[in-house]
Amino acid sequence: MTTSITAVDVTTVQERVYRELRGALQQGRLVSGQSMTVRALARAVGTSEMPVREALRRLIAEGALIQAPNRSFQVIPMTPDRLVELTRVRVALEGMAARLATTNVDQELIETLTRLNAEMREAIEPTRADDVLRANQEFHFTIYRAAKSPQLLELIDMLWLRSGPYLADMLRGRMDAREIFRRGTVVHGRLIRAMARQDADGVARALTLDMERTAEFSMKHLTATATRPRRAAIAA
Amino acid sequence: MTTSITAVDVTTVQERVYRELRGALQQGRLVSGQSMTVRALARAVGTSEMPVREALRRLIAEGALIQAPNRSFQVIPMTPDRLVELTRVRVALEGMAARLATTNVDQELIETLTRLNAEMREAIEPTRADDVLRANQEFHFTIYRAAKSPQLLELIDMLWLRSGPYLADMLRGRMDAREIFRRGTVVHGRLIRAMARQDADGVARALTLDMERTAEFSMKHLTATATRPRRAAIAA
DNA sequence: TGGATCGATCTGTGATCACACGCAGCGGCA
DNA sequence: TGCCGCTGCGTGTGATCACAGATCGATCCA
Repeated sequence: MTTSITAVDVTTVQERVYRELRGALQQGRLVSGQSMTVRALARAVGTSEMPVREALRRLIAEGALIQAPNRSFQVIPMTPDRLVELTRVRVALEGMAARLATTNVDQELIETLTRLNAEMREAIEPTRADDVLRANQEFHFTIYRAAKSPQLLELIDMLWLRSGPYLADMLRGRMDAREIFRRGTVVHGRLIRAMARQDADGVARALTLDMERTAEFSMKHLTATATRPRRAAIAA
Repeated sequence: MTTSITAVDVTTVQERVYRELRGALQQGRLVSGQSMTVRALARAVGTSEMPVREALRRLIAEGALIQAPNRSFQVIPMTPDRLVELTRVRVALEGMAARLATTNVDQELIETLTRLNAEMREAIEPTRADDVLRANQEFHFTIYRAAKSPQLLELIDMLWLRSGPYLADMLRGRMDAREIFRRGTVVHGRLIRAMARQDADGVARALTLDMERTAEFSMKHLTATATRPRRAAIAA
């Protein structure tokens, strides 16, 4: 489903905890700024503290979590500055990946993208937030995988993990976020057509537009809810 | 000295081990492909296994190490494909950082860069490899820090950690690598002048040239020593 | 004498225990 | 009655122990 950063052949407990937390972050079940403790997570997943610690350490290294000084672990809070930076880097890297992908276009890729975009469109109106986000992510990563550059894919994956929690939380909170995703599917269509004719510039242009629109909307939402403290339940 | 990715206020043992391993990687004391065990490292640094495991987990998450299936940890071996990918991404990100830095130029920055470039030049002829690499890295990161973008800096830092071990090892192994660094100092001079007149294009151009020359040389070295097995002593 | 098999050892992984420390809540003192 | 200090408690961190499995070497048999 999602791309794995450092795959381990045998499925270990630490790996399972890591994926669980990662999924929770991507689906917005762990919101920006939320804190958690090692012991609570260990109890929640039914293991000892050790695998949890290693999983948290990985997520910290990937920039998805931070460790407050002598305090518990928490999801990195999103700030306007951070959003600007993330968007800037993402535009560069994802644009590069999309350009590379145009050299590896085949019929199956176009069909997959078309199908995923349709799935996303159909999930918007009923506001099935999880499905929208999943289809959107799968759409983008289908392109990035087609770039056939593991290093690049890994970095992009890391950046999505950093902005994912906030994005997911935002989609849940605001009904008008649907408008952004609806317009996203239109841009996606333009992207697919550019991809079909292997138009690197066109693909990059559509992708950039997609990202910057989302970022612009996120920024408005972010400044509107800037100081609102969040305290969600620890669900894992 | 070097930029830290995820700083923790209180210096913990795990943090110390992490920095030690990181330094060993950057200085080439741990060469590409070398394997290590948790217990051996723990003995070497005089601690228990636990801090070592967490430090290794971090480095794996950062893409500096990998874990062979059911085997020990090892430094990711450099391959031609990997080198091409890393260079491509680095050109994009470091170029972006350098462009951003041109908007934050001041007299101190120019002086620092000039000094570091001189230090590097003076360390080449006596082949003080460590000093050359340190000055070179400090030169580059002085620029990247001036971009004032933590996210960008963090990613660049990660990429240097991935290519550092191989670079350091190469400089040690080949005397003619000095020629590359000597030419590098010339390009650095051009870069400094472009930086002084806030010429973003000029800075990016010089930087790209610097990186691609090094990559080209590395590629020759890599294909020449492709299948040579390395087995260095575990020094930590 | 050569090859196959068995076992000892080493390795990563997970669990449990011990400890220092920060924080909050309660009680004592002025 | 209000303020200050102390003491549990929870928390992250590190050490130690237990276990499964893979690897490599030695020994034994044909």
